[in-house]
Amino acid sequence: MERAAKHFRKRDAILTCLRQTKVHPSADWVYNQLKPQIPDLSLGTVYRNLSLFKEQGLINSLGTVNGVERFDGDTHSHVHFVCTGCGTVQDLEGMPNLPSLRAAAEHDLGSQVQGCQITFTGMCRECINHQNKEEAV
Amino acid sequence: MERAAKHFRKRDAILTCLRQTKVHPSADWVYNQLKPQIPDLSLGTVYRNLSLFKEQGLINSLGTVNGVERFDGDTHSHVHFVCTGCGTVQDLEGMPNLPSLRAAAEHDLGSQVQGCQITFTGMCRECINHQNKEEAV
DNA sequence: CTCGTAAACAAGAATCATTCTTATTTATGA
DNA sequence: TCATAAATAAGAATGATTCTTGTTTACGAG
Repeated sequence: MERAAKHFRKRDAILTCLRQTKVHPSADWVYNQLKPQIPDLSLGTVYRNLSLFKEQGLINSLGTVNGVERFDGDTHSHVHFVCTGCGTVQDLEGMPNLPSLRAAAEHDLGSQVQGCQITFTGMCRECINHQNKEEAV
Repeated sequence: MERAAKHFRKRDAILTCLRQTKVHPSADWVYNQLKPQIPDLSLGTVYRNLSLFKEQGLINSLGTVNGVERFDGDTHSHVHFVCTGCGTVQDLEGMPNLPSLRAAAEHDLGSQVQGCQITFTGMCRECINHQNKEEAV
């Protein structure tokens, strides 16, 4: 038998949810996503488990976008593009020189370096289009 | 006579304060720094002007550290190290390959890229020392 | 089986950084 | 002198996040 299947059902669901999506969600997004399947889920549980996963290194935080913290279930080293218009986050794959950048930081700081976060900001194509339409009117 | 010397005194003081420090301060830090010299300064004014400067590109935001937004009066392209223990931020100079990284992002995304933020996280030497002392006890 | 204990949790209160509202002051130009 | 607009203070409102309390659940020892 699975050990404690019911006891950890919510915790597992939160981690699985984060692992399966690419939207780099907020706590609230995860909550709304799972609520239909788990009607007695509470937002506090989502927050508690997300910060637990973060401590354990199972997930990463991207920092806040428009005042809301965003998470990433994909912990392999990669770069993000955040749209300042709609808050969408996308992964940028195949960026060059990440290892050498990190090596340079470690050279300066010794073994203190634990994490690295690289974020480009700007407007996504959709938001640019919306803007142009509005200006045309 | 200086035009509107008194009218913009607070705005100027806030920008000057940010330009002169290297601590990458929060709104609250700026407020407490200026309050002795400008007793009728209000925290709202600091927030309002910081977000104005940010819009105008006069300063940068580093995002939040421990739930508080941090600002940088130095807008030239550089990298940060944030201590997850005490929240201290330091600049990392002379990092290699920043231009090629940005070029790669622009290659992927076109002209959408407006900003780039590179942050390393970890424990600063002081916090590591404190930790070791506590563990020794 | 039946306590005792500890973890996971729901529900809602509390916190606190940030933003908003209102009224006041100041500069400017007709 | 008057009208107008920008800058501001003071404090209220907002909203994401954390904390508190009491309950449920799993599990091991007796």
